[in-house]
Amino acid sequence: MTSEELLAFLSAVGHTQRLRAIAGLADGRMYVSELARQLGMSRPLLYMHLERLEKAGLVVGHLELSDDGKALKYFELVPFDLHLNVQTILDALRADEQQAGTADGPADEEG
Amino acid sequence: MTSEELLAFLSAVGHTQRLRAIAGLADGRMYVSELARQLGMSRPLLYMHLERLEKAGLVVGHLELSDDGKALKYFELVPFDLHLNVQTILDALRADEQQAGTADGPADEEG
DNA sequence: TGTATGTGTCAGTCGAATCTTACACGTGCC
DNA sequence: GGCACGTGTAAGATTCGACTGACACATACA
Repeated sequence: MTSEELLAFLSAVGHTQRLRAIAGLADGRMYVSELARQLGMSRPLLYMHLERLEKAGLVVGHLELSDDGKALKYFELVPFDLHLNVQTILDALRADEQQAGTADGPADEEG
Repeated sequence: MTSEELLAFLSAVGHTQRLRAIAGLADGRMYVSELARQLGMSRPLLYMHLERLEKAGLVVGHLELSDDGKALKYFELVPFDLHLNVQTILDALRADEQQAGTADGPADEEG
């Protein structure tokens, strides 16, 4: 895990609304408008947060057609368990140097 | 751990400069100007980042007098190991409700 | 007295992230 | 057609964080 990936992850989780969005999806998948109502925030705002969470790999979303023909964008949690300590940070920074050295190399990293 | 504490922790770690500051302190304690030179950033900037890390409980700093009489602000890492998963987030949000209910209650929380 | 080292703090700039509001477009139903 | 419900997106205001540069103050030393 590079520091870039680590930072994406941390800054994705490190926000009140996104914390609540994750909690809202803990019970199971939900579509955007539904979740927006439950959390009491505007749909475009939640949309933005969910996009950010998806980029960081915390959730996945996919379009789905309901029985009555509506397009629903369902999001669900991706299981994650990051152990955040000094070693994790040192490893991430070390991974950056590795990547800088093997810019064309294949993807073969532990984790 | 309340969500406020969790967010303080995550947003503290979730920044490039602070990641580097933590890594810089991994070898041992260091005073601000010294670390600023090593990281190649301005002292007021590093100062700000260290204050933020201290507020989140990741580092501690204390003033110390060197042999030649200078006041040096030494910072050192506080060991930490946060397991970041969905349950951690749910627990934090649940802790908020607990706190809201017992605003005058004593401090007695697991963790 | 002047220089070099440190701390602590503040005003102000700047850019990114957040958030609101509004729009276009699609379906099913009365 | 008009209404209710969804998605996707974009313009604009605003808030927030990061960062620079400068200041006051202390010590030691030549």
